[in-house]
Amino acid sequence: MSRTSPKAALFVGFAAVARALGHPQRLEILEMLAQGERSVEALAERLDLPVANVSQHLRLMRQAGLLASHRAGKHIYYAPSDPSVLALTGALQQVAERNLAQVREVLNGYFRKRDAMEPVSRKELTRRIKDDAVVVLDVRPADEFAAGHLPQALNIPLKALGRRLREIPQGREIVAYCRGPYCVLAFEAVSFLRKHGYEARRLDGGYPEWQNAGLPVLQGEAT
Amino acid sequence: MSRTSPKAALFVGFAAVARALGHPQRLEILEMLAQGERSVEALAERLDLPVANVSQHLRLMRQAGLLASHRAGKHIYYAPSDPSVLALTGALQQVAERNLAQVREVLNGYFRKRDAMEPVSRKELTRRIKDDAVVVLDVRPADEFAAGHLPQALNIPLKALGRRLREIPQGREIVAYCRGPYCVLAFEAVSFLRKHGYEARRLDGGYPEWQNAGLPVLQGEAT
DNA sequence: ATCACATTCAATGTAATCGTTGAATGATAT
DNA sequence: ATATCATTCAACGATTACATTGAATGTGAT
Repeated sequence: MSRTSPKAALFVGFAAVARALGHPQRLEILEMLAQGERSVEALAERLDLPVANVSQHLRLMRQAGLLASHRAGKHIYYAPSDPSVLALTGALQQVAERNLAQVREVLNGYFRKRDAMEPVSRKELTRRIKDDAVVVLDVRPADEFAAGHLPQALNIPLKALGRRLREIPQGREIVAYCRGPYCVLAFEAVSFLRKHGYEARRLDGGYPEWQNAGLPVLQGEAT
Repeated sequence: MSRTSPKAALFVGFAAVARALGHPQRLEILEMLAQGERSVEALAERLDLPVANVSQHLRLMRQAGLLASHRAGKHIYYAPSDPSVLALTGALQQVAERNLAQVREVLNGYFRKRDAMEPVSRKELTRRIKDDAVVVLDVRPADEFAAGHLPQALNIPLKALGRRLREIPQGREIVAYCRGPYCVLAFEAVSFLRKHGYEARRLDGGYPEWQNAGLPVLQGEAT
């Protein structure tokens, strides 16, 4: 039996966590789960992947300590095991954003609007919610909204925005948000709303970042 | 030609960074480089690995944006490309520490002393250095000390501590540090010093953490 | 108990990663 | 130029990761 140094054992553990993050679809799963816990089936459907495949990815991430799961009836629900997991994905994204040319290109290209649409900070939004000076618009799908959302938020999924414009109260600026910094829904919502004469901006970060900052949320049921 | 969504392209980039961290020896290399830049050869010797192997790992991490390199004479020196890289490894370690049983076991076992030896915070050490109330002891190898160290630090590598005890001034508490939270040198130094009647404690975190906190350091030449 | 269903497991082929070897590159020194 | 040295590259087998398929497990409903 081989005797490995304690330090080496630690690094093997660290590497296992990193490897569990080393697959695009697993990162996508993690982004979904940051919105709130979900069943295997619901994830598979949302991401359009075979159930067995998603199950494998989930098992791997659970073994690496990234996810926790619990059973409720027939379904097994997965969620990030810890706020530190979101800190980790955030740090990962920041390194890539700062040092990977291919990532910076995409951000300066498709997400170029980042600069054009100066986002609203969480602090500012908190203040303006208190003053009742904004309409908070959640453009994620209904099930994600149901799992948890900002207080006073109105949910109109991006796909339905066109035919449900009349539901938006007039006279106040709209602040749209979705899943996070790399979710395009809020970008497109703001762009669409402006084209239709509304005054609209994007929240800096999405629902998970808001929640992780310790700000108030309304939580509901998972899918 | 296949048209991938911009978001998918981002996640591919993020995953590439994570994969580059997903190998124990690469994490060890990264820990070394956090002490200061080093040449391929110096790394290979220190880690006792074939040069070509280290070169491969370095190339991979450079392509993932984790490392930057520059040539000076015959040697090529590598270093973390950004402070965000250290933030990332820190986040990785925290997730593993909190959620991976195998990692917690090692920490509670071999590193159990963590609790027994209440470490000195950076803030406290800063204050006590100003009051000249401590001996700061750097127990890393001489070349790492040369690349950068705490102000007023005395360098006695752990291996030499036994025969160089007389160099340590009397009458003040000793605060020892080394490479970081998972480096055993400072633990063993404190243990050894106490056994020989000295009053000694460990700094919380090592040299990279001190430097990364924006505290003053003395920097020198790389190997 | 039997059935339906969600999830996981086992097995398979394919692709990617890893470490090693020896040759190629790029820079300095003579 | 030539020699020397540090580093990288190319190629090879060995191992591991991946997606898919179909069977097995475990739970709730009939």
